[in-house]
Order: sequence, then structure tokens, then C-alpha cells
Amino acid sequence: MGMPADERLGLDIKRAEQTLMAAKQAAIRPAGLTVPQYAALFALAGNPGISGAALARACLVTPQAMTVVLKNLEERGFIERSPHPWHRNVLETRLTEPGRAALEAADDRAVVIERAIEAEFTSDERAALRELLARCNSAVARVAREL
Amino acid sequence: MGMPADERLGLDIKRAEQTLMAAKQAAIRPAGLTVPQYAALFALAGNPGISGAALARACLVTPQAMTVVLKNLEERGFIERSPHPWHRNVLETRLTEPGRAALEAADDRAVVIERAIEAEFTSDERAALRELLARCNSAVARVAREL
DNA sequence: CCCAGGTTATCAAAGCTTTGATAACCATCA
DNA sequence: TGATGGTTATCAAAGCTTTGATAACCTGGG
Repeated sequence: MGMPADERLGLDIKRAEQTLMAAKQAAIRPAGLTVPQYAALFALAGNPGISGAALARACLVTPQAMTVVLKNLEERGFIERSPHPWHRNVLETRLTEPGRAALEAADDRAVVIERAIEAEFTSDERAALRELLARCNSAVARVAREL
Repeated sequence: MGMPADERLGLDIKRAEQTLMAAKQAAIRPAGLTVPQYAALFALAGNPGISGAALARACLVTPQAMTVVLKNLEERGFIERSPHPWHRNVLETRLTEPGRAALEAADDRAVVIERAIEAEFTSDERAALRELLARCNSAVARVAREL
């Protein structure tokens, strides 16, 4: 193979993300939500009445994936969907009271993880990590466009 | 919510990983492999005869997830599985010739992404990013244990 | 007015992933 | 020898994700 596995920075990023997601999933699970459901409710809390497709964009998933998540959330009464009065083709989605409660319970637990990361670094280190990740992101996005 | 979204470092990590995976998927797809299939073949190339469960550990997925991936790879003739002569309960998995060819074709394309990341940073920056990610990883793993 | 382009929702198929549970096998220790 | 513990494979159910294709709706330019 052209490149040694331990030189591939992508693996370090993936490992960090995987550990993070596993921890978040474990944290959120007792609150009765999956990570995608949590992400959807979180975005929904900040954008009441948003459409499913817009929500999908906010959560970085496809509209089809979001449809499944929303279906499950609606079945459990965490969200409500009603036709848009003017755009009959749009379904407005809103948090219900139980939905907001579930989100807050999950978020209380998820924030523990974020605080642990915050506590590991100095403010300078946090900024450095942010900046390096952002540059990595741009570099990958650039090469992806010209693929 | 207790913590502003733009202070959560987890989101930066997730974004970087998501962009990276999207790019890798786009790169590998024309070679006829998915990312999990590519990861499995890659690990397999370095560990001929490895068991399915061990392969799952190497790829950071559950044994059940790996079973599905291996089933698809076997159907397409990219791997061969045969009972272990002594441990009758173990299936030894090996790359076939077409499997190795597919892996190399996919890897040629995937390495382009890794090279782009490499080119974005100086050697010092690469080391710094690695170290920050590793510390983040430990911090998250630590808090996950005592959850 | 009409149509083209963009957005929205949805169906279908395929694949990946997880939790939970079951069964078989091997190695070690009492 | 027999029991315990660890590893392996596998079934089942549920959920997430993607690609591909279809249909309905709104907006703006011709």
C-alpha cells in the first residue's frame, strides 16, 4: 500500500470522533434518545417550525435520513408536524413539551462530555485544535470538490 | 440549554470527521467499495487469516457489523473464509486476488485525501494536531468510563 | 400566462450499526 | 476430570444512512 497506516492523520481524526460519539451515545442513551435524535431535537429547539429538508441540512444528513429520525420522534410524541399554511407541501416541525424535556435531559448528560474536553485543554490549546481542524476541513473539502 | 453550541469542541471534531468521511467515500466509491468494506480489506491485508471478531476490533466496530460487511465482501469474491483447522469455531478470512486488486484501486484513490491533509500542514502542525486529538481522546475515554 | 428551476416530501432498495441473546469451542485452574 | 472464563460465530430486532427516482409545490423570468 502506498502510505503507512500510522502516517494517515485521517485515522487519528476518525478515532477521536469515534470515541467521542461512543461516549455521547452512552451518555444520551439513558435519556431515551439516540445521537441523531438528540441532534435533531437540538437543532429544532433553535429553529421552531423548520422544514424537514432544512433540518437535514442543519444536521449534515440527507433528507431521507432525517425523515426516518423524525418519524421515530413523532411516534414517541417528541415532535409535532403540521402542514405549512401557505406552502402546502411543507411540513412544519415543532418540539412538544415532552420533546423539550427529553432534549434537556439528554443535553444535561451530553454536556458532561463537552466539559471534560474543555477541561483537558487550556484556552490556547482549544483555539489551536479548532484552527487545525478547520484547516484540515478546508483542505479535505477542497480536494473533494476537484475529485 | 446549558452550553452554547459554538463552544462545543465536539462539533468541530464531528464536522472534520464528517467532511473527511464524505470525501473518502466519494473517492473510494468508483473503485466499487464502501468505506467499511475498504477498512476491512485494509486490515485484512495486514493480518491474513484473522478472525471476524478480531477484524471487528481492528476496525472499531461490533462483530455483528463486521459479519455483514464480510458477508457482502464474500458474495463479491473479495475474500475467502475457511474453518480454522484446530479451532473449528473460528473462520479464517483471507483476501482473494480480486480482493487485493480492489483494495489497491481504492487505496490509490483514498491516499489522495490523506496527501491533501498532509500537504496542508507543516510537520510541527501535524504533530500538534495528533497530540491534541490524542489528549481529547483520553479525556473522553476517561469520562466515558466513569459514566 | 406559462414554464423552468429550485425546494419539499416520499417510496424503494441496499447497506451499515447497535443491543441483546444464544450456542459452541478452547484454555486454565481447582 | 470438571468447572469457569474468555473467545468465536450467529440469529433477531431496531435504527440510521445512502443512492436513486418520483411527485407536488412555489417563485421568478420570458
